[in-house]
Amino acid sequence: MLKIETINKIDFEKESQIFKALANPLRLKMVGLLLNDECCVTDVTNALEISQSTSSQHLGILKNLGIVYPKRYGTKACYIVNNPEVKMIIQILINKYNKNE
Amino acid sequence: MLKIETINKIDFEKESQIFKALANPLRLKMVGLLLNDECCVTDVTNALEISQSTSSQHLGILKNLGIVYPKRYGTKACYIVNNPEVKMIIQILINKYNKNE
DNA sequence: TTACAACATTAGAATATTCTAATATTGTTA
DNA sequence: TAACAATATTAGAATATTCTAATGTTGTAA
Repeated sequence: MLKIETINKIDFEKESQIFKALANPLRLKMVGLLLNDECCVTDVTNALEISQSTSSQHLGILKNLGIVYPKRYGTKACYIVNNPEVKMIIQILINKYNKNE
Repeated sequence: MLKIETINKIDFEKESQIFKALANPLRLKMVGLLLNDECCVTDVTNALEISQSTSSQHLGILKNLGIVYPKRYGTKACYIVNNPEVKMIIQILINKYNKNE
């Protein structure tokens, strides 16, 4: 049985923001794509078949919430997931869909 | 290194719905409250200090997504979390905020 | 320095979410 | 059955999200 203090330590306001970031199918795909491999905006744009602006805006949301961060190579911005909790959460999904392997 | 097929098995459209459910501070608190103990609508309403209608509507959203389910006792509806992935996700948050114990 | 490629930003229309207020439904008890 | 308690549902206003289209910024190479 969990103690109420254990639950109440959680900053629900802040954590719900993280879930809001994952609450969009495009952003969730991006997080899957960038989980272990960095990928530049153009490649994300092509992989998800969306516009450059949409891609950049969604990556910006993920960046501002500390879920991904960019490395710069000339004009390129290559993003990768750098949030341990989000990595664990995606791993839960991976396990859910890959049980029988 | 993850294989692309491993990631692509995930139903991002469906899973983003789960995150949308958790993307609201009130609903996230509800999930914390109902993680291991069932609790009726009135008690949720009082615990979160919100209106009965708001409480019922948010619980309805969590119910429709298969995150909580109600047991009926007379006129009472007592909800509890019954989604293993969501339980694991909340556990990640609990661990994050209770590292030094 | 000019031209281009890559990325970021902005404005705004379309859509979705979330609350309040009011009302409906259902089970229990007098 | 009538009254009540508990919960659910509805309508709609306020707010937030998400896309497109256009434009701005920055680094590189001719």
